[in-house]
Amino acid sequence: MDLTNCPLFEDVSPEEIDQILHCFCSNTRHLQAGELLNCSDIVGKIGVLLAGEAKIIRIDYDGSRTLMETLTPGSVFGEALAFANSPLDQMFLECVNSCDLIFFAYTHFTKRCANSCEHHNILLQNLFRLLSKKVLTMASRVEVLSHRSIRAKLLCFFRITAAEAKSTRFTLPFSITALAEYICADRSAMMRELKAMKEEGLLQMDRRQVTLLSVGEEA
Amino acid sequence: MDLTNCPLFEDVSPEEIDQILHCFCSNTRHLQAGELLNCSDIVGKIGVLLAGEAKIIRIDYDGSRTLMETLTPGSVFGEALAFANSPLDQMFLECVNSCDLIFFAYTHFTKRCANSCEHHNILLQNLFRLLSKKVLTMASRVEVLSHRSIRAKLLCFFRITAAEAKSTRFTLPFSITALAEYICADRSAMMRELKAMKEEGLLQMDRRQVTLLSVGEEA
DNA sequence: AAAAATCTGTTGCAACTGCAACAAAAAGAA
DNA sequence: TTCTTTTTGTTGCAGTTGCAACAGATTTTT
Repeated sequence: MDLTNCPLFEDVSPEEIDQILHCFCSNTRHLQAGELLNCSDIVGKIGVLLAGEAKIIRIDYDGSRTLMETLTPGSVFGEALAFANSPLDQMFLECVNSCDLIFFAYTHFTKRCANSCEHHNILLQNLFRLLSKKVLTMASRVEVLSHRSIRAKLLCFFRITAAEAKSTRFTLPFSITALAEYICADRSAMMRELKAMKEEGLLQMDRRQVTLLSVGEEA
Repeated sequence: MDLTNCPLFEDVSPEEIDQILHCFCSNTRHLQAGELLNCSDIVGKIGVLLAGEAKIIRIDYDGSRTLMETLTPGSVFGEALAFANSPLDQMFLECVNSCDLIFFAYTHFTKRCANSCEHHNILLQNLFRLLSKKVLTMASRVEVLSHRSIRAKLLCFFRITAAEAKSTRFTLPFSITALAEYICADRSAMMRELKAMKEEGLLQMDRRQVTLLSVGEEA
């Protein structure tokens, strides 16, 4: 129940947050571990994960799952910040464990309120910052996915991660199984490719610890 | 040379635009048809295409090209609105024909100026709207690319396009060759798949005119 | 501590995809 | 109109990938 360390409310005092919760028609929900929330049910809203851990995933016609993002307490989500407009019914919020959520109507952020409170400007700026970050995150994802082979996707992802870590040695931000979902490839095929890459001396890997060895060769 | 119909300057009068051009340190450039502009040369800037036609593409190590977006007069581009932070040197603006461009420092938009002019707020809101749109565009792209097979990618793209057109009959927004670049697949392999899909009665296609026939089956 | 559920690692095989190399059609330029 | 360039359409072939089906290692739950 702590919104003070949510990036959406950065630079907003706890008193103002209380004020906002009244001003904006917000509502909270509690979901059980494993429960799914269809994103078409939260159109026009911005959600914040207050407690627990959740994922945004896509499950399409043939049942294949794609991990869109992982949410931790304070994470902000919603269609403008996350998913396409078209097949919202394929998007789900999946609770890893027991979760508390709060929702706000999107329009409260973009439109000035009648009393033109000062914190509206701050909120707008915060939302702006979140959006910029989101664009960069998605651009990275597109970059990874735009490669044609599993190997090229992996190398691209590893290079980006290494650049963020400012080191050729880094820890994967999620499990190997989730990595396969992230690069949208078959897990076993990815394992096979990872093995080959290790044997060719491109990288070392001990569980989630990765060390890139020869960076910058062919893709 | 007309910024009035650029979405970045929506709701800003021509007089104010003139003022802004002075206030913001802007500079213009002219590029020839076919000329490439490396995006690492325009870090921290927001560009607007004033005249001509251009593309944002990525060319990576092995020389394969990926179409990131197409720019028409009034289009706004720049790293926050377009491409990832990491390998900027792989990103290029490619002029289809002779182009005029104008660049602004990014910070002018996000930071309030000393005289806190009113139009700064409007610009911020405009940039916000552009960002939201960009997130949605990229989410669509991720959605398309997250499918594993060429067929699934095509169907996903066609469904999204059909949804936008509110009809199962629509015209491709770019050439078939560009479509292959968009879905990050080999062109000939894509042609082969399109042919198979036509034969299976999934769709009709006359050049860029597409008609989806059986929507909602398996992917 | 034992049992259940995940995650990691492997393999054979069929199917799909990328590559290379053409030919024909269409669009632009001279 | 003719020439040139770009786009579209095809095919064989080799290599990669997805699928299915396991087995062992970890982690979580009971």
